[in-house]
Formats: sequence, C-alpha cells, structure tokens
Amino acid sequence: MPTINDVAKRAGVAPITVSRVINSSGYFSDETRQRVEAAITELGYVPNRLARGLRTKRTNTLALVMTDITNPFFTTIARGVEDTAGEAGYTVTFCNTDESEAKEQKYLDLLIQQQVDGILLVPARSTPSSVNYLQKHNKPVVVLDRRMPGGETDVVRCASKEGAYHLVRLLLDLGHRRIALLGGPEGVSTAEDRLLGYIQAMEEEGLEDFKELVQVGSFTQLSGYEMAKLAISLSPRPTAMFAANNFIAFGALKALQEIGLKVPGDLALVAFDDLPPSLVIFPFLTVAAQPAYEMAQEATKLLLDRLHSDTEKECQEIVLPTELIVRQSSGGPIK
Amino acid sequence: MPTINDVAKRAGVAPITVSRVINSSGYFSDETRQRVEAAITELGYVPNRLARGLRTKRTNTLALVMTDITNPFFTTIARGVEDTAGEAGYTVTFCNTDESEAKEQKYLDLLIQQQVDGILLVPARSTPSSVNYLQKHNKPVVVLDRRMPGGETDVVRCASKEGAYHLVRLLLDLGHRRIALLGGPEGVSTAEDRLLGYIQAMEEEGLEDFKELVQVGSFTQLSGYEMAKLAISLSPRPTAMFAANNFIAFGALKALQEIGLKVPGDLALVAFDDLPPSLVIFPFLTVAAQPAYEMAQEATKLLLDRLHSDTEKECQEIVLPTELIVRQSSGGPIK
DNA sequence: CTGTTAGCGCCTTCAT
DNA sequence: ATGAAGGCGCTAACAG
Repeated sequence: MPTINDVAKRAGVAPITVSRVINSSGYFSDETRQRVEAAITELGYVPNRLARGLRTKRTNTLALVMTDITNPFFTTIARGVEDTAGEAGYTVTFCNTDESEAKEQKYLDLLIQQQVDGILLVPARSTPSSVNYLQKHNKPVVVLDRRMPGGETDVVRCASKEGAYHLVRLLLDLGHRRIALLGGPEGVSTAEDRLLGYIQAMEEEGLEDFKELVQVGSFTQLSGYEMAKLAISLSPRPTAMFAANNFIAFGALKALQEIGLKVPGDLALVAFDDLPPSLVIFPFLTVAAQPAYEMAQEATKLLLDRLHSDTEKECQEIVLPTELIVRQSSGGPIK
Repeated sequence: MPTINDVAKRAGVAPITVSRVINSSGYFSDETRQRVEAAITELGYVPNRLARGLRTKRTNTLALVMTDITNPFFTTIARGVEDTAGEAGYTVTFCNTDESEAKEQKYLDLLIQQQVDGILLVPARSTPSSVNYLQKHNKPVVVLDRRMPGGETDVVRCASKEGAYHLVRLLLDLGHRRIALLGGPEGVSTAEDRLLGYIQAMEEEGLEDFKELVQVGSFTQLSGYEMAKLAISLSPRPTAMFAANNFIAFGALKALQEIGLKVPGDLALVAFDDLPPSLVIFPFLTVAAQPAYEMAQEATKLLLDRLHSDTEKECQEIVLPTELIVRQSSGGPIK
C-alpha cells in the first residue's frame, strides 16, 4: 500500500506538503494541490489513521458502552450516537456489557488501548469506579441513561422517578390499590428511581402495605416472566402491575397469557419504555416513553463539546422528561 | 500517560523486554516478568494499540457495514458478530449505510484508513464494485446476507428464494390465487430472490397473470404501507399478501388496519423475517425466519479464518435455510 | 508557500 | 534470556 512518501515522490514535493493538502492545513499553492491530488488518485493512496493518531493523539473515534444493543431502547441510542458522531467526522465503537461489571472493565481497558477520544457510558452499576478509572486515564466520559453518585461527570438521562410516578398515579386514579412493581436490579439507578417513583405515588395515596408487592429482578424478559408469576400468587392478587422496563413487561405478558389472565380485563399493566413504531403491530401497552434518540444526541454533543473546548467546564446533568402514552393495557376505572 | 519506556526504566529492563512480557512472546525469566508486571500496575500503564498496529500491521478490529442496525434482523446480526469477534479478541466497528451506496463508500474508505483487519459487508447494492475496492486495498471481506455476482468473495446468506417459495406455496395450498408481493428494491439480491421464489411458486401452480400483483419498493415500513394501499386497490382485490421483509409487513398491517381489513379474516399475510421473542407480545405473523445470529457467527468465523490462515483458500458461499413458522396471519383454507 | 528534522509508542531484526 | 538499533506512517515545530 502506498504511503505519504510515495505520493510525495510522485508529486515531486515533500511529504509534509502532501499532509497539508490532505488535511487542508497550512498553505499550499493551487498547483501543488492539483499535483498532489493527481498523485493520490493515481496511486490509490489512503492515509493511515493509526500513524496520524499516534502523532496527533487523536483518533476521531468515540465508544458507546451499553448493556445490550438488542434492547430497542439502546438500538435507538446507538443510532443517535452514530448519526451525531458521524456528522462531526467521528466513528463509533459499540460494546455490550450485559450488565456485567467485569465485561465493562474489560471493554474500557480495550478502548483506552485503542485511544478512543471519548466514551459514552451506560454504567453496569451506578458506582463511580469505572468513571474514576477513565478519568485517571484522561478519557472524557459522558454517563448515559443512569445517574452517577459523586457528580464529577456529565450525565444525560431521563426523569425515571417522575415517569414511574405518573404511571402509578394513572393506575391509582383508575382505582387500583394492589399494584405490583416488577423492578430492575439493585444498584442500577434507573431501577432505583422507578422504585422511588412508585413509592412516592403509593404513599401519597396513603398506601403503606406495598412491601410484598415490590420485586427486584433484572431488565430481562425472563425476569419479568418470573416476577409476574410470583406477583400473581400473592393474595389478595394484585389488580395491576408496573413493569420497570420493556423486556420485563413482555415477560410479564407472557406469564399472564400462560395463566389465562387477560390484560387489561383481569389485570392492568403499565411499563417503562416504548417500542419504536416500526416494531409494533398493535400498539397496546401504556408506557412512559423515553426520548432515546434525543438522549443520544445530547450526550454525544456534550462529549464532542468537551473534546473540542480547551477550557474546563462545569459538569452538567441533563435530565429529559418521559412521555406518558396511555393505550389499552392500563384499562379503565375499576370497582 | 506512561509508555513502554517508563515501564522499562522502572523495572530496570529494556523496552523490548516489557513488550515481550505484555505479549507473552519470546523468552523472559519469571523474575523479570514479576518486576515488569509490578511496574505496569504501579504506573497504571496501558499499551497503545495505535503504535502496536502501526508496527504490526494488525489492529484486532473488524467492521460490520450494514444497512440499518435499527432493524432487529441486523441488531441480532450485530450481536452475533460482536460476540464471535470478541471471543477471538477482536472489537467491531458498526456502520449503517441506510442502503445508500454513497454512505457505504464513505464508510469503506474510513475503515481502510483505520486499518481494520477485515470487513463484514451487507452491500447496499449487489454489484461487485465495493468488494473490488476493498480487495484492491487488500482488505479481507465477507459478504453477509446478500449474494454477489462474480463469486470472487466469501458469502454467508439465507436461502431467500426457497423461503419465499415456501411462504407462497403455503398460501397457494390454502386456496389463494390472487397473492400480492410487496417487494424490496431492485438491485438487492434478497429482494430479487424473494421475487424469484414467488414467481416459481406461482408458475408452478399454473398462474401467469401476476404481473400487476408484484410491487417493487424498499425495505421500510413506509414503503410497505404504500405498497399495501396500492395492492388493495387492485380489482379483483388480492386475497393474500407476501411482504418481503419484516418492516414491509408492519407497514402493510398498518395500511390494512386503517382501511378496516382484518388479517387473516379479510386478507392473509405472510412475511420474511421473524422478530426475536423478546420483542413480540402477540406472536401473530406467519414468517420465514432467518437464523440471523448463526449467519453472523458463520460469517465472522469465516473472516477470522481468512485473517489467520496464510494459505489462500477457495471462496465459499454458505447458504443457511430459513424456517417456516406458521402462525395466525396466514389464516385457514379459503373458498 | 515549501521543506527539514525529529519523534509519537511500539515491535522486528539482529546481536549478545 | 536480554538488549540496541531502526523504522512503521504521519505531522509538530521550526526554518527558509
């Protein structure tokens, strides 16, 4: 493969001149530009970004470390990051951690080795350790989707507590009192916030006995399935369920179908996260929808800002609202 | 950030010795290994892969160039590629072309610049130009999901024609004669193969007058919506539709719902591509399901094989079968 | 406007 | 078992 030197020789100039033409930096006459460009196309020259990055300490690469790109929420996030980064001339490396801290650590190391310019991180656990690790290595980070204790970093996330509150409030207003929470894992801020929103709504209504109605699981269909089965076995049976994310909701629906309980006839169901319209045949679930694409845009812009501004700015926390979308699964007033 | 030289000084050895320890290459005593490892952790040293890649000409990076990661089919592909590549110590860069040849070309150039070791390509158009371009730059390629004329490259894809044939055969066996094809774009092999499967089944049945029933669109929900509306306006109205992919099917369903036609009561519908179980609440569509994850695994393995074997092997074309999954949307026998 | 020199961090080659 | 020299391809810094 031809190098910048080959191009330089062919064009009868010094390598640095070729460099200037490629990068439109510094001065060069129109005539040299033409000679260089001719040489480039004749040789089929393609610049080597490794060498450039070694020299300039910049790679024009970002990374998105998330839990699972298979979840449409993160698929949309990924697309938003790629589009926004792409416009600015950056490529994106995607990593799935499956909520495992070990995998996350492994990927972060790899990304540092690869000299990515910055990282968008959906932390597996809401502890500052991974952010600290990145900052120790001078890697700009923006935390996405989840809160971070400490606040020494930029965060872009959704108002999970408020969204959860509105969903439960809706159920309460319909007359439900026994509302089960099919929750996410401990140590994950979105799961915790959705629990807090649930508690706030319940307590505001003067309900206290909801401890047995609250379940802790993981953000998977299987977990939703299992939690729903457990919730149904309580007596008196809950009249409504709040699923802490989309996968949990799907698992719960599967469990209810198996048992023969109709939604919303026998049981109301609301959930966090909407599906993109392109994936839904029958819009059915009442949800708190997160603006995933906008979150990704904001986070990427914030990260790019950090990369391009020389002055240190204050850390920001951008919290976007959720949208309550009422469909059939929440049903009508009961009793 | 510390370099290999800093580690070397601290450990009292030469840089090359540190290199040997890091890469477990060549000889070194157990004692030096310990001293080097100590120095590495004390300094928090992380090797620079740009420098390594510049020297070794290998980056341990692959790229997956596809049309749109938002499509669950490609999401699954992406996950399969990442998992398989990850096991072998490779990271993956993802690129969305949105079926645009210009975007594809832009990304391929970028990937060559970034010195990725190999590329998994879902070509926007089934012409050999992009593959030729990559081969000119000595970049190993495996074409994924779509055929390639010429056959100078490895291909991993599904038996689209056969899958389409079986779907249409199913409709014919149920008594349908007016079967509309809501097809994908010209120049894309999967779309063409599904058309061929349709034609084969129709002609085998002795049907000839299906020209007006065949539509050419794109693999999007909007296109499916539009094609369905057109198909319905034909007279006599088709009694069944075959959607060439999942998005087209969803668009068609939306159109039918708007018009007030019930599936399968008023009209049968079958489609290519299943959704992963985690995304489906009510399994409803009769489909030809593609083994996306396995396709990704096979393609990635093939690419890694090419990278690691010194001898040139024959090009392979791996064609995986689709699975016919009969659900409600295809309905029962008619007339 | 163009060129020279040097070095980014690492590993290949060859020597000891 | 370890090290010295050199260079991968590019650009920063300085010179002219």
